[in-house]
Amino acid sequence: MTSASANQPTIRAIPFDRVSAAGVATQLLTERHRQNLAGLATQLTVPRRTVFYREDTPAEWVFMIANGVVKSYRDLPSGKRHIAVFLFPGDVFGLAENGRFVNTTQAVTRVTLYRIPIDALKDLLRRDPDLQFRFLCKVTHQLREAQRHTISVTRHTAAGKIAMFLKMLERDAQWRNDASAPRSLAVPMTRADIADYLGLSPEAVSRSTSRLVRRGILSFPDRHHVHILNPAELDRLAASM
Amino acid sequence: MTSASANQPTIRAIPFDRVSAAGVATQLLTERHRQNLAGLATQLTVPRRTVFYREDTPAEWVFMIANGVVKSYRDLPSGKRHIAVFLFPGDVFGLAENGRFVNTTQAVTRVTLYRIPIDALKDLLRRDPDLQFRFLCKVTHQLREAQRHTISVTRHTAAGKIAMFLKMLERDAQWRNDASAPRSLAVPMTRADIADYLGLSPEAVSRSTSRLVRRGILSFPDRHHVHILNPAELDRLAASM
DNA sequence: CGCTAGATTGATAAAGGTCAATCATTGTGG
DNA sequence: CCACAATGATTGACCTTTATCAATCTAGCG
Repeated sequence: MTSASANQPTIRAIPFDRVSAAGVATQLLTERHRQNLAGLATQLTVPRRTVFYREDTPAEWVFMIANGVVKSYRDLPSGKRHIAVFLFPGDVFGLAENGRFVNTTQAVTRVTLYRIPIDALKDLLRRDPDLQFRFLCKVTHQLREAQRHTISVTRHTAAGKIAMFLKMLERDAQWRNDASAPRSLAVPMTRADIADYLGLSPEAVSRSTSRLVRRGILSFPDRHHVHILNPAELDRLAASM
Repeated sequence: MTSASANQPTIRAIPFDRVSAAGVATQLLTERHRQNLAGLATQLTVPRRTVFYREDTPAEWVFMIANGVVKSYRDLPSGKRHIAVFLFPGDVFGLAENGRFVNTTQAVTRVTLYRIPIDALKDLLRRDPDLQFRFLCKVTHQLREAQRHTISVTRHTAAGKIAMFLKMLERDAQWRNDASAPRSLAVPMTRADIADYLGLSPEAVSRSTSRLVRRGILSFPDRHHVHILNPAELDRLAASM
């Protein structure tokens, strides 16, 4: 807590070109970058369910997550909710279009984050091309993740979607060097959130997870933690179809 | 053709913060930017089906489309093909991860594009923060499009997916100031491509388009052109569910 | 003018959405 | 500290929709 670096903004992503350990995201910022960002940022800690902003409102800030999980979603005309992405520590959100936020964002857990005025960030990026390049890497990385997400929801079996969802959680846990991963994962979001993320009904999520438990592939110590008992079979499900 | 600007790289996107006409993408580059990029670029024209690069190969270039349509896809373990995105004039592709291309890209039509060595582009971006910022806007914009794509494939009815696909084509045609849009659209890709993009079987694409034709919402002068006879009903389909 | 890739249409079976009821868990107030 | 309320999760029955397999048709191209 007294260490400066523990309390400064962080970005994690797989770099554009540097060859790091296969598929492992790394901290993209130097100490200097983090200090510059910290100078602009306000650190906030908020309880779960806090809404950071709503879609189509004027965009004034960019956020960087230090701790906790955020969901970014849109409510569709049909009344359904589509979760575009779950955001984790090291992720950036609030990048706008035409000066307005595109999605609504809400805390899934208690969240600690850095809030930076968008104009100040823009100025800093223009003055520091190297820092800006790292942001470019980050957004590119989020684009890849979005494409992977699309592949998940294109799967035609609910089990395949859930397998890909769990692999996403696993990837994230490993990036955070979570010691218990990949055997044990935290699942902070509700079943309904997972359904909205995967384009399933909550019932289908329930049924599929139950079936995976019955088949001995997963177990749930409680609703927000999962043990992966048979990783090979889970991989097979994620890959097949 | 003799005009310099007609033969220089272009990027189209909805800017980060500038307030342009609602939802209209604009040319992001100044004349100077375009000249700088043109200095680094090789202009190529290739026939349809040309593969620009394959997934997981070392990334050496970035491409900017001047004319034509490109598909970016991955072949999944199941043997199915997932098209991540269709790319149009003004789009950039080839942004890598860990020094390797993520998807395979192939020309859907005859394509004219600019090919830029990735190192040269990186140097230019570091020297020109303003240009880099425009690339950041572009990638952010592509991230939005990817999220919209995910919403399309989350739709549970084939008709809804196809309606959203057509609205994507419409958006693109309008950005290119295509005079015939939105009443008449070019559909350069095959039915199988559309199926791979939307997560449907080719048969389902056929059946749904046939039904939309029978209902008087669409008509197909030929397989690669569509008339939108009832835009209101198409919007309703795209929105519902 | 024939060949071949692409597109369409038909029949069948599997999977998830929906509606409805029950169960569990978390949180609150007495 | 306990009881109850409210939200979230699960399970069941039924129905709609699309994937799949197979056959036929069309159009572009040599």
